[in-house]
Amino acid sequence: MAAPPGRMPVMADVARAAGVSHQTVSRVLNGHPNVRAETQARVLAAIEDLGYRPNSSARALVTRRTGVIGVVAVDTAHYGPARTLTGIEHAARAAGYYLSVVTLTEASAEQVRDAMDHLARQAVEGYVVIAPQRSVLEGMPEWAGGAPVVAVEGGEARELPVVCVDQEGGARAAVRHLLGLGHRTVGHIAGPRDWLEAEARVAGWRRALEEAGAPAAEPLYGDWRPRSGYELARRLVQEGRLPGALFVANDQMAVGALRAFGDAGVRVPEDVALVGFDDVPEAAYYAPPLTTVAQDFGEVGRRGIGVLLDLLESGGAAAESAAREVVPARLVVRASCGA
Amino acid sequence: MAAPPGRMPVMADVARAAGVSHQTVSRVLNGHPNVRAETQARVLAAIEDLGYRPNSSARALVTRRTGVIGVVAVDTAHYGPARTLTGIEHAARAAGYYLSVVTLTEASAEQVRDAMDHLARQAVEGYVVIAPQRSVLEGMPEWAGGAPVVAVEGGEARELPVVCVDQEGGARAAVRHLLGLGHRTVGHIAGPRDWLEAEARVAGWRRALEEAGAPAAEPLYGDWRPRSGYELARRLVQEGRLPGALFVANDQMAVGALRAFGDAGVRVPEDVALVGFDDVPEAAYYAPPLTTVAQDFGEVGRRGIGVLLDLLESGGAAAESAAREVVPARLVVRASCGA
DNA sequence: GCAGACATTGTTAGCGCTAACATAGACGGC
DNA sequence: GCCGTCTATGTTAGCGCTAACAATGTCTGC
Repeated sequence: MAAPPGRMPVMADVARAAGVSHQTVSRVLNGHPNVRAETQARVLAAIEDLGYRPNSSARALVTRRTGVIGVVAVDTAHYGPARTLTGIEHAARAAGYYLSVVTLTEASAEQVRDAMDHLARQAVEGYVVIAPQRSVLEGMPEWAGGAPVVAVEGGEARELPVVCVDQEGGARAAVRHLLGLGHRTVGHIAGPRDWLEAEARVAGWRRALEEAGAPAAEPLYGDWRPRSGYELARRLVQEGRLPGALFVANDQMAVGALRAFGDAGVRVPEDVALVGFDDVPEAAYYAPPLTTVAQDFGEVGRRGIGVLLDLLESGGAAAESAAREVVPARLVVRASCGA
Repeated sequence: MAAPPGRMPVMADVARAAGVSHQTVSRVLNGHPNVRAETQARVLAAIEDLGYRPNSSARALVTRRTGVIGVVAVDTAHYGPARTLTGIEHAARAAGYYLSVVTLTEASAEQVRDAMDHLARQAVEGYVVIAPQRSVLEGMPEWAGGAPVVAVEGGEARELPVVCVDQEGGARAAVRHLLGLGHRTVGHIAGPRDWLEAEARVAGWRRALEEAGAPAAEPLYGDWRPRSGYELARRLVQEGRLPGALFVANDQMAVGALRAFGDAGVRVPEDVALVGFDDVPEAAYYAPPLTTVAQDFGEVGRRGIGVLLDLLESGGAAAESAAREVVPARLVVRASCGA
């Protein structure tokens, strides 16, 4: 690299060094045809030599494309959303886009609007919103200033392109598995009512019971955290309402439940068969190892970006169809369900 | 909002609507003094009316400031880095910056360089690198194209501004607590050798033992994952080398260890007192509840951005001092250590 | 009532890049 | 050998914004 003359080199400097016009440099940079191989080599050498870097702002100004995708994520210690974000990032970068991220402290429609506003100021070309909650989904415009929006993890959303995991199918598989083991019915500790995933898991649980003609008690609603799983499970035991099988809406609450059962002398799986959801890395090492439902978050992120890029390329024509991609969930059987 | 005439309104449109020059619009937008209140109101009304949004590329082109901070994160299911990222995001947004994120699939120096290159192309003003591993730290230039770099979670780094948790202090507190309970020595299951945090925890463990004049067996090295905790703990039991107290370098491996002990009929805390590290949300609900060391990741993120912004404002003058901020860790005593 | 300071607004000139058009030479067919 | 076509390159004109300077008024003190 040549020592810069006090400021960053610009295209004109490269042009001068290579003995061509700045336009030819631009052509080389953008892979235009009709540049002599020898000229191209000279330009590339000059670029290398000067340590030239194209100015993205100048390019964006004239092309009207920033190459940035905005992501709205929820600030959460939850396993899923965090993994989804990295899936999105990899897919976006592979496609040559930059990623601008905003996280929400609270899932209110207002915060979603603020977040998208922040991203709009940066002139992002499109949005991916990780929207596991109804309130997030509702705060979301469909086209934010002409830029397309894709919801991820946003259950059965509005007329909006959505990519999500088949929560209902996963829940159904879990409950059917428990019923198949001979349980008369299966109880349910659900996630918070506002969460679409929680709702879909309730629906899957209910559907599996209905299909089997099994009775369904009202589910108990927790908040995803271990504490609520602990308390709700303890309540079931104390009130003598503990079913022979229990489907808990996520692994964290399932851990809480395990603990409550341990404290109360209720054996898992002998006295109660337990199934969780998420397949966190620890799940296989709980006592007993937790049967659970695994989700492919990386795939969700990839498809989310895929749908967005399609929309971007088609100029929104594809939005008519309101793509709805469903990634399958997978039951992982371990000891906690008794087989 | 008035219907746009087919294209996004620009500053000149606002100026026309408000009956002023575009420069006056610019002044209003940038909060310059010397604009009559009445004029300002007219301009703001026109902006609102037209739904005008300043073009960030054009502004960046002339000011040479993009307002973007680049973050290099590691792609990981680990609890800490994910939380740190959201801490960084909140602090950056509060300061009026945008955040561009790149995640690494693998912590190699090459990937770090690629990531920073990607961000440089976007003309970020500064970098925050979440660098829990030595290889990440080493792949990191100090000033990337004139932009300052701050390492976060990067243990005892090079002459680079660093913000990290007092891993050594946390480990030391944990081990001292165990020794204080009457144990002759404390064993250690460590994290991977390449990880600075793992190294610091080993150092803290060793130091506490030395200070107490207690013997130190060689630590066993895991990979942070539950499985390795399980296998190493099992090995200790099988080989009859299990100490009365064990410090495990993170909660995930501690869960694996708990499971191994359960399988082998080793009681916690009666036969072995156990302490983990991280304080994941589940820790209080393991059987027995896990004594562990909590880290304030949000604070780490905030301080990381704080240091970077200082550097940005001072034009790097502050880099001389190579800031090194240490966030304290906190021992959380639960049942697994026996008191 | 007038100089000088100050407040308010307008005008001009780029920032670094790409798109569109202009130009000049090379080539091939008849 | 001349014209049309194609290839390789240069020239010009902005993209939308801010900084610098210029040009007005407005007010103060004496």
